[in-house]
Amino acid sequence: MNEKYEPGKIESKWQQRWDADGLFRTDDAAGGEPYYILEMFPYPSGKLHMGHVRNYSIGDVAARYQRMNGKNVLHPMGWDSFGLPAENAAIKNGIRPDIWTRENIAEMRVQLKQLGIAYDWDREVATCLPDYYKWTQWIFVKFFEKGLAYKKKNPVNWCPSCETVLANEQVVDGKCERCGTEVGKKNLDQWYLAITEYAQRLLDDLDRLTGWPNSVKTMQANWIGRSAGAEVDFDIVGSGDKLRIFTTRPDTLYGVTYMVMAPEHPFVKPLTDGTEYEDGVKKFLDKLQYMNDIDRTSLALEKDGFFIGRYAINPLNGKEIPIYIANYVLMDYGTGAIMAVPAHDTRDFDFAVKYGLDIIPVVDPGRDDIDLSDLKEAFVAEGTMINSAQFDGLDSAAAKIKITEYVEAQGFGASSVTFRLRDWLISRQRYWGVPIPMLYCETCGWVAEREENLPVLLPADVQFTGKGESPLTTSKSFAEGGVCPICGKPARRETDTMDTFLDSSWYFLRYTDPHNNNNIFDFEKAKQWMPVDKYIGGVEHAILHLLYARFFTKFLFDIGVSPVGEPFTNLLTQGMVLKDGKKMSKSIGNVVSPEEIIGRFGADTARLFILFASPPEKELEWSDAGVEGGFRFLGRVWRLAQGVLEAEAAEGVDSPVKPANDDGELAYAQNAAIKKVGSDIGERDNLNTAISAIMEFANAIGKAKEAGTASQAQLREAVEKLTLILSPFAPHICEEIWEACGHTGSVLKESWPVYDEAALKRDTEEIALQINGKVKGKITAPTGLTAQELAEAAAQTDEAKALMAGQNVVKVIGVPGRLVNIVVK
RNA sequence: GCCGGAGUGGCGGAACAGGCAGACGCCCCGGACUUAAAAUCCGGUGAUCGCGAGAUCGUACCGGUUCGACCCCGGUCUCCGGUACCA
Repeated sequence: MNEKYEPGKIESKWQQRWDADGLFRTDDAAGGEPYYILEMFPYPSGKLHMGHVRNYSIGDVAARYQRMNGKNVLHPMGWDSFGLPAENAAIKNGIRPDIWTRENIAEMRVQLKQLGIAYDWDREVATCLPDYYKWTQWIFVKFFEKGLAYKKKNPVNWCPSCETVLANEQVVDGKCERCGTEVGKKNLDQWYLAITEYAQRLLDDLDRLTGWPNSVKTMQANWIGRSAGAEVDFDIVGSGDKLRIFTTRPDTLYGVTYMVMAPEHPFVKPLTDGTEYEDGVKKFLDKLQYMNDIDRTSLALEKDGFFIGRYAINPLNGKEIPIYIANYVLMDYGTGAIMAVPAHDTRDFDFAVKYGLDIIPVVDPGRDDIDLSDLKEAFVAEGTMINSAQFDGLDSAAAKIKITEYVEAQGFGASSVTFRLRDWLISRQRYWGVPIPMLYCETCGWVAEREENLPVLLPADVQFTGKGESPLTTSKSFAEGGVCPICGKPARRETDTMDTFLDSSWYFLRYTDPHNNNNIFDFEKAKQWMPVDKYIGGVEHAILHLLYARFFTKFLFDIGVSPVGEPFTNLLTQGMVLKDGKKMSKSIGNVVSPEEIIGRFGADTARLFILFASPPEKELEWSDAGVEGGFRFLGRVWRLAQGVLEAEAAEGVDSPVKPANDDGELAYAQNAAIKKVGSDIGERDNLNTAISAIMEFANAIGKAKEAGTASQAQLREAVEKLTLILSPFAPHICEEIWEACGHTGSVLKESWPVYDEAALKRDTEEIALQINGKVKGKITAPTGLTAQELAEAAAQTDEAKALMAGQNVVKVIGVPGRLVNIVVK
């Protein structure tokens, strides 16, 4: 063992040895219970950032721990390598997206190896490679065959100056990020996946995910947003059409005083064309096009509406009511039209007040503080029905059912369930993505490419002008080179590519059989590993990525391809890495580069600090001083091991098993540490407290060595146990110490140490003495007393007697192992 | 706006099921070693008052439940994530 701890030397040595020995390779046929641990694969942006280091360090601790516990661990890595930044680099610097991406991957792979993460690199996948995206296309074709992929018109952000489609991210305050021009909308024909067909199952199966944080499940449930209610038809006066609305409050049908259609509703134009309202409608639409849905649905939004000169008939009471268009009604939700009940809906109330519309209460709150003839705000809770003809006097909850039944019986409508979740728009007018494997034939319409012709390769002969709809249109050979699979005539290829979220919605399945050229993956292999036992990634993915991955898995299950219906058994959502309270970002200039930290302190220190500074699911505040603390600790471990081994070399291990003055503290510390570190990693995901337990153990070894309260044999054992439980966190230094201890194999092949419960037993313990819940003193009591015995024993002590003197004692409460509370009056 | 989360010493955090608030580490202060410095080792370190023993206060803020609340309940504030074309 070297005198000095020099991470630079030992880390590369062990990384090379691990690589040469194939230590991290997973053998499907190996023994042991399969354990699949996965971190969300990165977008290859160029270099690793601290968020990556955190993510993969968390996963590596769990992977190494499970392996030491005898599991057959699958721990793969790959690249989510399609996306916008590669294309921007192409437009800006003229670099080909594939080359830019490949170089980034190469660099980041080296960095991951420098971190010492135990990945099976033989299973590496990259979503931008044809042997991967072939199967992404295959899945799309399956969706199309099942009728779950369809085309529909939808507006995109369009910059009139750059003449290109913009992502929401590229629109800043309604202006183009590049040129500052006001962004408009352009209606394009786009592909959708019918995720709403799976809405109910995606919602119901959340209950099965007991290993997921409740916060994520709640967010998903709210995102899916199931609402039960009714659809009701209102006749439009002077038109043959009926206006169909969706409401969650059919009980308030008698309180409807106006109707609102989304301005984009298809009825609006025919109802107003050629009337005096036509101009106003147009102006209203123009005003709206710069507003996004977030602002439009904001409760704080100034309600804005326009009367379109038409009336509808309330089917229940025959009343004629005005029809408006307004900014707060969306075409995407429900039927794109609502009945407005200002007395019982907050948004309708605001609107009615602004435009002087009637407010008719139909639910009586039965409260003195609410004056129904002069409402100050909408009353949205339950109550008793009034002004509702034969339904008066009913409870509003009961009326909801009764009125829906009545509406159904009369043929005005039906009960209905609506989801907030919308179908998934997957078309992107981009180059660097998976080509959508569809062809348009003049005779046959939209048809899917034949399976044997997949993958539909991304063409190389495109121009990156940054203009126009999709760059693929600039490749004539691609756009016009298709043949209709049905009739054989020339067909036009779809030139849009897929949302990159599709790529990442099934990669966890491909890892189980990554080199399969004949199938998406082998069913039996997937069955062996799936579902993923622990999935770790940023909490920012709590909704979209995780919902899409669940959706794909369910679809693949339904078509008999996936062995499971849910992909991830346990989910760990990690917090962000901050510097000075803010997210690390180039624009703020507060980025700390992992490269630099590894160069100065080594990977072990980087890993140790990032895991110690905060529990995984919380935000982490970066601290340079804290990193040095981590480095110091590893140096201390190094010297401790060195000191013990040197003393042993000098004196031999012939010292008694236990010296006469052994106080049992070292054995206690050793067993306590093994127990705590195991449960912190295996059960609680609290890696920060696992590390503090290791530090306490190291401190105890140092103390025992200094005080001479442990034998040479005890110290040697303690150092070895310390090395084993530290190894998932700081593997390189532990391999080096393990080798110095005379072992020839890797620590990773050792078994996780077991602890001895007997060594954790003590005869007496310190108990806090409280008066009315305030700590007033301490007593020593034998361990193992019941609450009753403890209270009685405590009351006999001098300390307690002194505290109780002159007091009126009401009762004495004992809490075993903790405290005794004397309640006085 | 809506949905979800967080708020504890100078700092990161701990307290696992309602039971001793501040483990572990950082910073800082003092000491040892050194010609000196670095490194290392030892000790101290929530606030206020007190020479001291000790006392009082203290987990964002206001209120409640309880023998006992960082933890449970009601309300408020601030910050963070998501908000469907960043991934």
